[in-house]
Amino acid sequence: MPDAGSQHPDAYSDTERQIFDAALQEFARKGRDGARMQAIADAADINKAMLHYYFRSKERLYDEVFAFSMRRFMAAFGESLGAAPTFRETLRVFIDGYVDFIRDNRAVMQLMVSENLAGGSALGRHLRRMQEAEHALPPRVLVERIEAAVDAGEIRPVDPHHTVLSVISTCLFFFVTEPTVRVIHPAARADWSEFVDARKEHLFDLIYHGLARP
Amino acid sequence: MPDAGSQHPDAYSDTERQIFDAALQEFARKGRDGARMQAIADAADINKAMLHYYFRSKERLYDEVFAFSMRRFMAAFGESLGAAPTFRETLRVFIDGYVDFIRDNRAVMQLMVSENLAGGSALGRHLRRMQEAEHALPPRVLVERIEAAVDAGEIRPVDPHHTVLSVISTCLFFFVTEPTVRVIHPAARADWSEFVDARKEHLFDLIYHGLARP
DNA sequence: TCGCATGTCAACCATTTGGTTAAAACAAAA
DNA sequence: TTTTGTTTTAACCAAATGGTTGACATGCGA
Repeated sequence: MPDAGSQHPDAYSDTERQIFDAALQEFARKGRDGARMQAIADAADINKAMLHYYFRSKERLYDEVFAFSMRRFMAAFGESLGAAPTFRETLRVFIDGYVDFIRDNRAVMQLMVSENLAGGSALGRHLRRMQEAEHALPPRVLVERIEAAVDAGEIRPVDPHHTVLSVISTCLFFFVTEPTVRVIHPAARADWSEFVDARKEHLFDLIYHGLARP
Repeated sequence: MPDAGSQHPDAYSDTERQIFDAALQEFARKGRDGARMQAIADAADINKAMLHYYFRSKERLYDEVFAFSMRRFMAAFGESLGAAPTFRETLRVFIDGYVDFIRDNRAVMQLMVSENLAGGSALGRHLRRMQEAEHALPPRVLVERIEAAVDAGEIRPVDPHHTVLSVISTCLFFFVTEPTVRVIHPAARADWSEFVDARKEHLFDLIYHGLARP
């Protein structure tokens, strides 16, 4: 499973990478405030002082991890969207690529969710900055594909914004609640990876039929 | 908006209720570890010592808040599911009721998500206990309705477990990521409540067409 | 070899955090 | 009024937490 776009900022040294990974994991699980610097240091197998040597403070460390993760998360939209002839194929490819991305980068998504739970102040700041810089956010590309498919009469006339939100919801939510899903869903408990693949099928089937012309 | 099932355990005094509410809010936003006892005390407008007078420790407070919230959350499935003649109506009523429940109890859902992010150890414990006691978890009722609708030929032959998970995903996820949605989605920014209602329509439309026979 | 920049660490510090205590209000029965 | 039990509070404490420091290592060009 090769990464599209590296896991860490390019200029990082080995130590910085270790710290970054450990911090991402810890922030993703415990949230900005719940995370413990000592826990990050332990997971990165370095002295706590190193954290402050490389990333001044907890706040700065969080900011760096969050900013990079958000760029990565946003970039995933475009990367998951190949050039397919039909909308049907476009949807299939997107679900496949996007779900794979989350499977390989669960912590990134957890961090995004965690920020939302906490009120999303950092998130709002970064989003607005992105919006100003690029004039529109990445999910836009998906919105446009759906608009085009509607215009071409390939699918029913649906609200593209709502539809995109629904697609993302279904692709992400079962990862968010993975522990619950593992307990409740027999198939997920037995083999998570297989379950994820089955879920791709189901999602495509459900959403495609939900959009297709009668 | 009347509550089906009270917001707090019945036997609570006024002070306990204040504490419970404040704790739920704080735990929902910051997570089990990120939450601060002082912040809960401040929000409940009481002395910090009262927290320990009524709920011994942070751990016990969290357990009590979590256990009650989870029962409430699970009960919402059944409560949102009226007795409708067709599956079409059943789906409509469920989405409507369930989304309303989350709108009125966002913190409860946030707490569930937060637990999942953190690994869901408390969640797993409680779920398993419920499973043993009741032989099946509440989402079961929805699964059964879908199975019945499939058997009756009212909808396409879909996997009911996957379908339920998809319905729940779409009903919950936009609440989970409300801060993000508010920034990205123009309509949500303007009037959230109206957006939620529009979303109910969209979700019903998308999912019903996704399930209906061609 | 020396000097200097970069990394690394144990020990330390100030503040915050969960939690306790002993005394004071308060209320209702005796 | 006295007594008895509950509720509330300010002051306090030990441990944990984010953050600092000064010494020590390591590599490398001069």
